[in-house]
Amino acid sequence: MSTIGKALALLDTLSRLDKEAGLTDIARLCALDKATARRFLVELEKHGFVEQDLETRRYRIGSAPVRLARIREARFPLLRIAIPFIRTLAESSTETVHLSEFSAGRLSTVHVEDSPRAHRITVDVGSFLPFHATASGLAFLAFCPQAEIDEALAKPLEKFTDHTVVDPQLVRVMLDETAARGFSISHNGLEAGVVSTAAPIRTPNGHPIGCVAIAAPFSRITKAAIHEFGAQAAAAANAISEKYYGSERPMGTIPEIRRTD
Amino acid sequence: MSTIGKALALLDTLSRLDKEAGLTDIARLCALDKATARRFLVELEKHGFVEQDLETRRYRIGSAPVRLARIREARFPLLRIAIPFIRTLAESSTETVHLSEFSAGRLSTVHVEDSPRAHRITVDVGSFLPFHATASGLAFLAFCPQAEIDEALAKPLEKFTDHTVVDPQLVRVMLDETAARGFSISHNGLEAGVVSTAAPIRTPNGHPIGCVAIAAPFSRITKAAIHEFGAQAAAAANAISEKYYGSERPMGTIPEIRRTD
DNA sequence: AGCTGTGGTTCAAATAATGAACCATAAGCG
DNA sequence: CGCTTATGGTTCATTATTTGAACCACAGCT
Repeated sequence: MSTIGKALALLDTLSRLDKEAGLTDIARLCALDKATARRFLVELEKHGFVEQDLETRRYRIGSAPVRLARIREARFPLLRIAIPFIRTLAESSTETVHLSEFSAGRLSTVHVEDSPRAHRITVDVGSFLPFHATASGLAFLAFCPQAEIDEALAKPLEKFTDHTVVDPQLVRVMLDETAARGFSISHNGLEAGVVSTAAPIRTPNGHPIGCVAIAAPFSRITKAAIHEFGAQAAAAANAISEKYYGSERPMGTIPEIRRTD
Repeated sequence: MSTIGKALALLDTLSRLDKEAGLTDIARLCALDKATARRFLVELEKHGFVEQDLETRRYRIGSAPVRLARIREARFPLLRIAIPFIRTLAESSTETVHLSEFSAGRLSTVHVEDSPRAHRITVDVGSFLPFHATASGLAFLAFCPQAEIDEALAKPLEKFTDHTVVDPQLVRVMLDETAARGFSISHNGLEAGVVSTAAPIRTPNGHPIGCVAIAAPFSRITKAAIHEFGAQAAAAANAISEKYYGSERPMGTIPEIRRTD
């Protein structure tokens, strides 16, 4: 693997830790030599991607990504556009609504509007959403070209709960249903007791870039309500797609796109 | 230079471009071979730090920094803490107030609250603030250890306007004044017709991490008003420092700190 | 004292980065 | 139409960088 790749993987590892980490831990987690890890950290620090607490000598994510993120957002303001829709959806559904974005081969949570109810689902910003085990993942994949679906399902699928579907063939059935409906539904895929529905935000040529999802406790949700939420998520996702990419060809087609209707 | 450093420098260059850039331009701007630039871009793209527009083949900042920035902010929420203060200051002063953060050896703008007035100063988020030519830069440097001041003033100082002070000795005088007052004042340092005042946000041991600055058109500002704004900026910066780092030792001292009184 | 854990450094050996020359394609033009 | 000049992208022998076992220095503990 390239040096750059390893350094960025270190950054990724560091970002997924709950707390600041010491040199030895970082080296071990990244399967790097201590000397190598240190050189990477020093180099990343020079550019502001990590910073070292001078007292504890531990490392954390620096402020350079903040600057880059701001520039990215200024030029490509998905969040600014999406948040009002997410918020509206959270208010009307009174359930937790979250927005995810595809990045570096994975779907990660970029914004969450919590349900106002005491009994609610919580989703962490920054958390990853496995393709086969979350409504967001299914919604994303269902609208991807076949090649990407094959690639995602070629790897072994992790079983997060008793109900996680790990058979690629069954996942494909769910993808077909999702493509047909326009939104996905996931029962207890990642965590027990949670039901979610999601719909993809897509480029003008139909390729997904992220998802809008609604998550609710299984105990209080009827089948009809799930479908209603799904339809609302799809409407919001489409509205975001349209606003994000301008009004040029709201929804085009790419050859491989999956459609049933 | 290390490969990682070169790749991150490429990312930095890309971030400072106004628009998306092609391979040849990027290679030229970074003084890299086309093949090398391409390998870097591919590697950065794998990790989501850049993305390529599939139609124009041009590259832009990707969404990975957005994820990292969110995590950084979640754990280290300077902005969340600072924004209310900045906003209050913008309202009370009716001038443009901005917040900068030190990162990768430079001071960059991370938040701006615009003046409600029609005639106002505009500051771009993401823009860099030279140490010798802006109120923020002076305020930051004035509270740095002597070694860092020497380092910053060792390089040639760029002349942005007719009034930019580029003589290191004169800059040192301004730093002494700033340290004595607790806030800096800059007249026409970066742009003509602008007067700014700034104060540093500091760690508990006194080291600056960023600045709060107020910028106003020279034409409508009296000397008394500038000093009043400066005092307000200093109060806001101290309040942010205190809230950001908890209430432990609101303002300590480091041996090398500059004091005139 | 000695032990064990940190963070951090060194330098010969191993490996990955480099870039001149290359291809393919597209646009501009006499 | 063919020629020129751009572009993005690729190859592979040469070269420079990365690598990691062994090494300090220090701190806390028994």
